[in-house]
Amino acid sequence: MSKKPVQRTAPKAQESVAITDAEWDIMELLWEKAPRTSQEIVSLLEEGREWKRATVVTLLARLTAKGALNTEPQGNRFLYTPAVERSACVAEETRSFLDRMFGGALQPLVAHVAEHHSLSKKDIAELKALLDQIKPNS
Amino acid sequence: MSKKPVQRTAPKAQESVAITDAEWDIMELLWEKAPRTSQEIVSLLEEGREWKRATVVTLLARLTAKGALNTEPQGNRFLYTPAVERSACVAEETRSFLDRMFGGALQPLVAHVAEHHSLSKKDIAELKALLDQIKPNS
DNA sequence: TGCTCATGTTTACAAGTGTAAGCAATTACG
DNA sequence: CGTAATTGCTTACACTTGTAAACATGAGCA
Repeated sequence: MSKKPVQRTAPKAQESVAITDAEWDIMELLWEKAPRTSQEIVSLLEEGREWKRATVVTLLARLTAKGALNTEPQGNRFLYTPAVERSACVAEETRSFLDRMFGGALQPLVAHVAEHHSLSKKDIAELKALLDQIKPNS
Repeated sequence: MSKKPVQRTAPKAQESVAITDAEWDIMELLWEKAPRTSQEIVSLLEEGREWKRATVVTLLARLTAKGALNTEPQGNRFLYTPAVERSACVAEETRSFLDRMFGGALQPLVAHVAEHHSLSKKDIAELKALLDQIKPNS
């Protein structure tokens, strides 16, 4: 009885997966360009992060298992593709960060950054320009 | 040989302690008002978070051990006080969040929030007013 | 067809975290 | 003064996360 690469894609989750720090590095690569083979990802990360192949592969498996990646069998290997959008993940992280740190509002964060991380004149100008372009929702 | 409550305050760390999610809840209470006894904190959190006394006490101990809290013995109990400022912790979290999600810059975050979480006309006005008050550093 | 290489799977393991029971000692109360 | 209640300390345990070795199997080449 032969055994093709097993499709282990998650239960079905597609919305809002929790991505850990290490996993994030892999997702970034795939958000930037997909699909990719594990080989590509491994070689990119063996340098940048000094991870062993096994480490990268484990993370790919975990991401697939939790539904953050889709895999398409190709011979005995997979092509990996993000199953969640970067902006959705960022939105989730942002939401929880704002809630926890600043009661969910943006203003206090901006005030905080201005005070503690400092903004240049140029930053301020850019932000103002940005605000002018935003169309108010709600 | 009698045994007074042991002073287990951290090595000396005072700057930049990593505070976990659960611990954060305790710190909030102490940043809001300090010093407090464990009793106070326990009763506040038994409701809000449905934590058992033991849980709260463990977290207090961990926070003390890592230098996030100072303790002042009082009979057989302690008075707990934050050893780190909230704004310093927030600053650290903010820095790492901005780095990871938005390359360290504020503008993309604001843009993101505008798009994904939406801002009211009033929010935008407030932000503009805020920017006008900021004195550019650097 | 046999062997080596690449690739995914299983197992591992330490540190960190959430959550808490149980013990010891001290204080408070009858 | 003796007993109950309070409070901190020790220990525990499962789950997550970072990091990876060992293993099995299919693919490609000799």
